[in-house]
Amino acid sequence: MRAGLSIGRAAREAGVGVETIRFYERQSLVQQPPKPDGAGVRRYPAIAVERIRFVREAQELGFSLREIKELLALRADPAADCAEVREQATAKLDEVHRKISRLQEIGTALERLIATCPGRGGLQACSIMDALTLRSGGHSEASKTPAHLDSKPAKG
Amino acid sequence: MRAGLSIGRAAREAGVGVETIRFYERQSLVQQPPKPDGAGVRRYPAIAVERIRFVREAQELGFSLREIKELLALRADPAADCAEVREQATAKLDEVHRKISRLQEIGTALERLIATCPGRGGLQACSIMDALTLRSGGHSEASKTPAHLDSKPAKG
DNA sequence: TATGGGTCCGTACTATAGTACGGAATCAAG
DNA sequence: CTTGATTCCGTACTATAGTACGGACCCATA
Repeated sequence: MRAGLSIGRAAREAGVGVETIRFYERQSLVQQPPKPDGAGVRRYPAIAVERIRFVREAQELGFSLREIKELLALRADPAADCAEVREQATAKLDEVHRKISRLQEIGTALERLIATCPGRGGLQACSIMDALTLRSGGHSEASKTPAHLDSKPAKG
Repeated sequence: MRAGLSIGRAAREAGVGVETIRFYERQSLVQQPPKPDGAGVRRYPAIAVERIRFVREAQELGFSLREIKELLALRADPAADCAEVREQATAKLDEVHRKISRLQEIGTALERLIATCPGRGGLQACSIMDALTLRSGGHSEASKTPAHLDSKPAKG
């Protein structure tokens, strides 16, 4: 066995599918290793597997592939400063906090709906359907031509 | 002005773009109204705007368009029971809770990383990069051919 | 009636993150 | 050397939720 792993082996080591590695290569997230010395198939060095793991770990932390590419570029830059990475991580943390808040709002709204829903009988009594249909009120009023929106469509 | 709104007007009333309405129509989320009596353009009745709002409200609550289609089908079914809707909402609430948990894990991990990162200097000292590169350890050990994985790839 | 905006409709494209396919070449084992 | 599994490579397709485009047509207004 020559140095390095087959793509299938590398995939198993990194915990991804073969097609995923190829996809990452197409996206320039990981480098495609050469076929050593006239061989027909490529050999993946340990560092390639490491890199794929880096991508996965970063994904676990909520980074998109685009962001991961930036992190990798940073990592390859000898002049890169830790502050830049920290900034990225902090921005991502903010994003995570925002998402949590939004989901908590959604959860609260759903809870309220579920609590008032009778849970049986026709939909005419279903508070959930009501809420979806009637919220942010004024749909029938709105159809009564609010006048300030009527005369001219303003912007194209 | 004939009964109903132009698509542009309907879009504004519903708070979406014209193309979004067309998209919803293609997806059978909302019905395409007829062109009244030989007219060249369609007229959107208030109920169509209501339906688009329904879609938007449900999206706000985290339902996908596919799920919203199911809710709409339910709504159109005279035999539909409130329990079905409640079940959908409850399942969605569970999903929301799971997402929040996951995001909280991610947030905690990011916080730990940020806390230990020096915040300046080269990346060799950056704990964030370290964590991404080295977590779920054993990548170098794994490349040492664990033997139980080596002989036969098991399944095709 | 001319003009400019709105609408119609099909098709194609965006972004995200892969997954699947098919045929040829290659590799490892018997 | 044959067989069966992998690999290679390009292309196409999945799902999600739209957005954009181009030419033709329609409609209201000056």
